Amino acid sequence: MAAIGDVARLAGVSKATASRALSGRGHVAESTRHRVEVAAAEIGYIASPAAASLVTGRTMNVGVVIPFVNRWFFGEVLEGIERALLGAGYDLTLYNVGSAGQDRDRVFDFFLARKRVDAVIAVGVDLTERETASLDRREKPLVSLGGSGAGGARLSIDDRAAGALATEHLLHLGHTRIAHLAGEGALSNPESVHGCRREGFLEAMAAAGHASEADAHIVEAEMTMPGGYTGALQLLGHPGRRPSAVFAVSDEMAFGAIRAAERLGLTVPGDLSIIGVDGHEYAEMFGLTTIEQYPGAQGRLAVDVVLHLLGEDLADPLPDSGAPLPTRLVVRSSTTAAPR
Amino acid sequence: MAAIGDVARLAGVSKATASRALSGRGHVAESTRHRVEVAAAEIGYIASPAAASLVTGRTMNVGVVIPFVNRWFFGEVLEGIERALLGAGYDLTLYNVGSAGQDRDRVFDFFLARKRVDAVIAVGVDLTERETASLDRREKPLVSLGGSGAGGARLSIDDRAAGALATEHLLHLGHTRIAHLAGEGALSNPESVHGCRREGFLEAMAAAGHASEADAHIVEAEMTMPGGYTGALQLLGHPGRRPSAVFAVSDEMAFGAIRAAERLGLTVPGDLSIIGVDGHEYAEMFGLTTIEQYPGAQGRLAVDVVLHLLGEDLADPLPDSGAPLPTRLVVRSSTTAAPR
DNA sequence: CTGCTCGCAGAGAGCGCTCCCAGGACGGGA
DNA sequence: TCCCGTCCTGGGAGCGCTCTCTGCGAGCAG
Repeated sequence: MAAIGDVARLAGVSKATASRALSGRGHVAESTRHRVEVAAAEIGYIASPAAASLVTGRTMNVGVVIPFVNRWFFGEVLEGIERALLGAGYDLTLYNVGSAGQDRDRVFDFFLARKRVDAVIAVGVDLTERETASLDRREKPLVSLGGSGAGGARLSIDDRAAGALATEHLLHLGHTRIAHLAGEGALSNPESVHGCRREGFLEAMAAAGHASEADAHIVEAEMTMPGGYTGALQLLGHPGRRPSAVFAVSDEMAFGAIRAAERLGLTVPGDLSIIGVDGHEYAEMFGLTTIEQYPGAQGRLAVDVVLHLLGEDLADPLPDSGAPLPTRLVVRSSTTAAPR
Repeated sequence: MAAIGDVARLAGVSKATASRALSGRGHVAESTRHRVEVAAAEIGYIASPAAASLVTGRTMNVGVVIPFVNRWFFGEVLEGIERALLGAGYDLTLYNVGSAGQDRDRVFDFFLARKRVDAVIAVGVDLTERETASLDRREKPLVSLGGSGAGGARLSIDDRAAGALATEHLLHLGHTRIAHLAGEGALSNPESVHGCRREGFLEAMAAAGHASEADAHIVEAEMTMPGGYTGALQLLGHPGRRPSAVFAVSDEMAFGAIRAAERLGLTVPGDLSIIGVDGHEYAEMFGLTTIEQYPGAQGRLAVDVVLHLLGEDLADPLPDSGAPLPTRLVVRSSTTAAPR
């Protein structure tokens, strides 16, 4: 209802001055600014972002493309992103896009290509060339966190190293028959997050001289607790060749594996050592040894990068990009020395 | 870059006609529409939502206020909302707002009050009067799903009935010493979701003549798996007066309780029956008896209501509002007859 | 033939803001 | 005294779209 013209009239200044006073851009005398602010408060003035966008070309809005909301890692990242964007005065527009499909095309072609967002953060999405090109053409900064695909700034942990580190932890404990609960598509898509972790597993096993063991002990399953549960049942179902340790590609799968082991009457870690990746909120309760990553911090970092690309001045400078994000091995009670 | 004027020129029509052809509003001859569409595709025309918003006053954007993304119920609701909004051509702006605090005020006063969203969906938020009034003043439709607070359309299951139903299930099985794992603030805020479920528990216990049992067996904890775990340890820690059944206010807490029971050497359901509420994705894996609700469908319904309030024509008419949303008791292997 | 309706297209205003440019006031150095 | 720089403010164009109003030609009843 109330427009900036009304504020200006009430304050006895021009629209231009009112705009300057309210937005903080340009020189305005302190007394004038105060008068304008009082006038604005008095009539309950609310700026129209649409009008501002129209002339500035900026929407103060960042699009976030994410395949799941309800998986711990993604939820944490999303929360981190949200908080950081809110703090910087940006809105977050959510696009929950799974694997390829018409929904996905619709998001990229219709929603993101439109001028609703200033930039895009893609979390755990394997972007196609067509998708990055589309954003590139619109000159929209792109930051991707995890997931593969060229173009834009890339942020991720070293998934290969994480897979190797987890495996080495088990090897150091004397395990040789180590199984891997992989994510779906780990084999067919080696560039993906779970593909890389699988490679790390294989490398570490090969380096220790257990390459042949490794190949036989990989099962792919959905990266959820039930996925880990059924995958583990498969892995542990043959009493003769049962592994003594399992490296699960995510903590949620590891939880399922713990439960599956117990269901089979195996004790953890007595009969079976289990390690995961993520640093899940529930890991402590399960006593799970894991490679922690910090999804909330990763989300906040992605926002820092995006703001930087948008030319916002940041309080703290960006850490050197290119370097993989930090991880940390946290040993709990789910892993122990191999039985002899 | 390319504006609608360029499209119009290329197609040999006026801006007005090009706008009509592209937006589908108003009469345009089929041949003309086609010519405009070809022209638009040729120069890669992309409409500016900001300009459209400026004149129509509609942003095609709905704000969603939600306290958690990483709790199953909320994640599911969010996914349901997202999908439905996307299908209707709306964007979803996410505000992840926890309990009261300056962040929360900022969202309501700055973000939501601004003209960025056409409507607001609040999920599981206990809105203050000030907050609803603020939206009301801006004439923004408000739909709230779960959570308390006056104003706007309200959608929710009958939480009191759900609590009673879960308790009655245990009573029918012959349990009398039934404990309740409640959510934080269930006692102090009886209007809240977990407050209502607690009341339902007490009512059912009182009706069965076990009121005194009930009072002594309520523990409040965070509505997460670790919360349920520690809460259950507390409940089960006194061997003398150990309950034979537990009603957990959410499935996630029930999972934690199952784990706690096993940790204490109790079998479920042999020594302890456990029931939850939610219909969590993992309930089947845990064999958990639960009162299912359908958060994804709830989210979609909230969107239907919002679109209706925004005057969009809906394919299916709204079900009669005011009626509580559906729930269903699903019996699995975590509950059985009380030991005698 | 007249007068009306109806389908379609064009002209142009105007949504609310920002920003460029111009100009006034004031002060200090030449 | 004059000129120039600095600080502040106002005028006004214009961002890209939608929508109302108007006009025109075709079809049709009287």
